Amino acid sequence: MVVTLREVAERAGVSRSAVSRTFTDGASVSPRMRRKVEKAARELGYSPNALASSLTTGRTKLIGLVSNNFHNPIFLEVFDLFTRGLQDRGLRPLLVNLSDETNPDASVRMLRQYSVDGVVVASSTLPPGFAIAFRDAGVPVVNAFGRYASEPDVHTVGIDNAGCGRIAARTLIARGYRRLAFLGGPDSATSTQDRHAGFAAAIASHPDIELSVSFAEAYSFDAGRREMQRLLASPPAEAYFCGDDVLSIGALSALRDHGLSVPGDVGVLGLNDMEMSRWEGIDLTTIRQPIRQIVASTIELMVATLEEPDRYPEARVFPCRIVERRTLRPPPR
Amino acid sequence: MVVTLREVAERAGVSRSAVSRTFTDGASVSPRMRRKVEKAARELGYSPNALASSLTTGRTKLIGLVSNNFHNPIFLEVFDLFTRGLQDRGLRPLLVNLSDETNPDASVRMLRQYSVDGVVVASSTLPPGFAIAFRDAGVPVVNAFGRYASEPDVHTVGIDNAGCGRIAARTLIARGYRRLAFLGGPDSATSTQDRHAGFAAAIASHPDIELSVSFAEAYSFDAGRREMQRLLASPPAEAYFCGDDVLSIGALSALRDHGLSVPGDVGVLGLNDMEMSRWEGIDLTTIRQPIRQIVASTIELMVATLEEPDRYPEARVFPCRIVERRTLRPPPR
DNA sequence: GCCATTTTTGCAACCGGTTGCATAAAACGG
DNA sequence: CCGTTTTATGCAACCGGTTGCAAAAATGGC
Repeated sequence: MVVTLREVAERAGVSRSAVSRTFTDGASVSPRMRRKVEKAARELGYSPNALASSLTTGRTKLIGLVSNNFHNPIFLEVFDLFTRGLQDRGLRPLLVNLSDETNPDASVRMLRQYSVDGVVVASSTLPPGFAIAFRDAGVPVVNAFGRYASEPDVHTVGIDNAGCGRIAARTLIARGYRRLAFLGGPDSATSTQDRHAGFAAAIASHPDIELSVSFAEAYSFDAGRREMQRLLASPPAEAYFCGDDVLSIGALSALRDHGLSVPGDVGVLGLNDMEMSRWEGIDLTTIRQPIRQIVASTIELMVATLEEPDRYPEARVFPCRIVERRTLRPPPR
Repeated sequence: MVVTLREVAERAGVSRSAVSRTFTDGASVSPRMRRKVEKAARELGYSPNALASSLTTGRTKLIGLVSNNFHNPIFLEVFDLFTRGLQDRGLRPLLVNLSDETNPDASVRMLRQYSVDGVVVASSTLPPGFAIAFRDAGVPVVNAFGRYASEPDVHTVGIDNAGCGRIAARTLIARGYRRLAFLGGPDSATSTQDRHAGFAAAIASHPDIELSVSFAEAYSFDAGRREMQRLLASPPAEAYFCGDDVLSIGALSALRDHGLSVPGDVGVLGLNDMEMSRWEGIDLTTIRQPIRQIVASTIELMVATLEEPDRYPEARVFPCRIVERRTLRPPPR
């Protein structure tokens, strides 16, 4: 069925090594030999078996792309960017859905069975134990959308979540809001923790500002909506900083159902700037996370790490900025 | 670095075959031997190399998951369902993004290099040539969200697109709309063609109903919005059947920007029922595509085809139904 | 045209497993 | 307890490639 190197060698009347060499670049092959082999290969429709060659070379060009974030629309864009970026470099993403996985060992074992060259952890909600487990297993790892640290355990690319929290606080305060609230994602997610910490810290220096805090169960529309519904049993805050756009949109839905107008009665500020946030009827004011750059940088760091596995873990941070739409009132003049 | 079968064999003091056998089920191993080997394996942290074994067994348990649909949010759910479903059966999805690929041969070659056991084509917009090219290369293929045919070229799982078109036409007519429009996705997509054909056919029997037709460049918000903006240079139709939800939402955005109220001035009917369609502020009336069942059935068919590659190509069709929300006026009583 | 150097080629071993076959060990029957 | 049947194990070849090494061929210098 499938044509192998040996058959090409026979048809071309050369050794198997010669065939192998014409298909590995950098190997020493004369032009005449190359022509002969390529002709035979073309006639037989041969293409080398990447997995077989990985046995000797030790590289599969397979990259585990692991995530647990399959309900946040921003991740569709993330997957798009990752798959294209990896493909462009001849790498192949093996997609791993860890949505209901709690045991890092099982995942490590699985990815090792497939001899992935490296692992990209694309999630801010996966416990850090996963990335560390991959590292400990000797697999190059880059954590995209992970927690910033000056001395990270593994390579990390993302935003300064605490910084975003501070930006959010400053923005809301500048708009004249006084009773603020943080509506985070799952409080186990490092991104939530840091956004909260930054937000709270910036508020702490303003004694006149009130802060209330709550957490949704997930970064999802339903979780945001449910949590806001719960909060609306008591009088709402003046403005909410939500840990994520999709959460914000869920919260907006609950607010409006409750007869509150946005931004008239309540302000909402999101984080991410996913595609839907600019949809008419949503128009969410949000903090933009530069995912294109984050993904590009993650891939670049992955490639560098494949070449130099013992590279010292590095954290790359990208700046975020406010995207003004229609869920916060304008600054008073 | 990585521990191999040979080292386990040495430590357990047995042959390599013995170790191999304890890890392949169905092989003949005595309980005593099994204990010895498992102990050694545990101590060394051994786990078998799936790729190496694929060389002799001929199965990699790798499934190519190919799509070009990374801007339609419904596909995030599709990927979630596929990855989980495949993982549950011990299969691994190799994600392939064919967004800007036009040459099936290149894709076939790539997937053959990785010796995937099968390919799931998850797209209604990928030219049929891709699925056929995989089949011709001897790779089991199932096309999810593909075109229904009584004698399909490859296994196909999806909905009856023409039937959906008819449902749409009947619904709009029953609501008293007279000047109807079809706003499809790319007219090269079979799904668009069939939805259009069904819609047009059902209208043909009503001489009093007008139909106008146009196509967006992609199944995306921007494409839908742009196309509707273009259409609004002339007076709009009374109701639009859009080939997809995300397209509908783009169209809604343009309609509202243009000062038209929905469903007061214009009705809009979508197709898919993606998560955002029920978001407050959108509330799209749409035809629900049962993607959960489609994905489950696709995986089941894939597994069956792996076992019996020469199985006669089969088409599975799932019924769709209207989900009533707020973008069509109610039926007159 | 001859010798030294460089480039090209083939041989054979190897990567990490699996498996058919032959033999050794265990189980069974009487 | 021995002969027969069944089960367990090891040997060696193989899956589809790669690569170090040595021999062969080509190139260059004089």
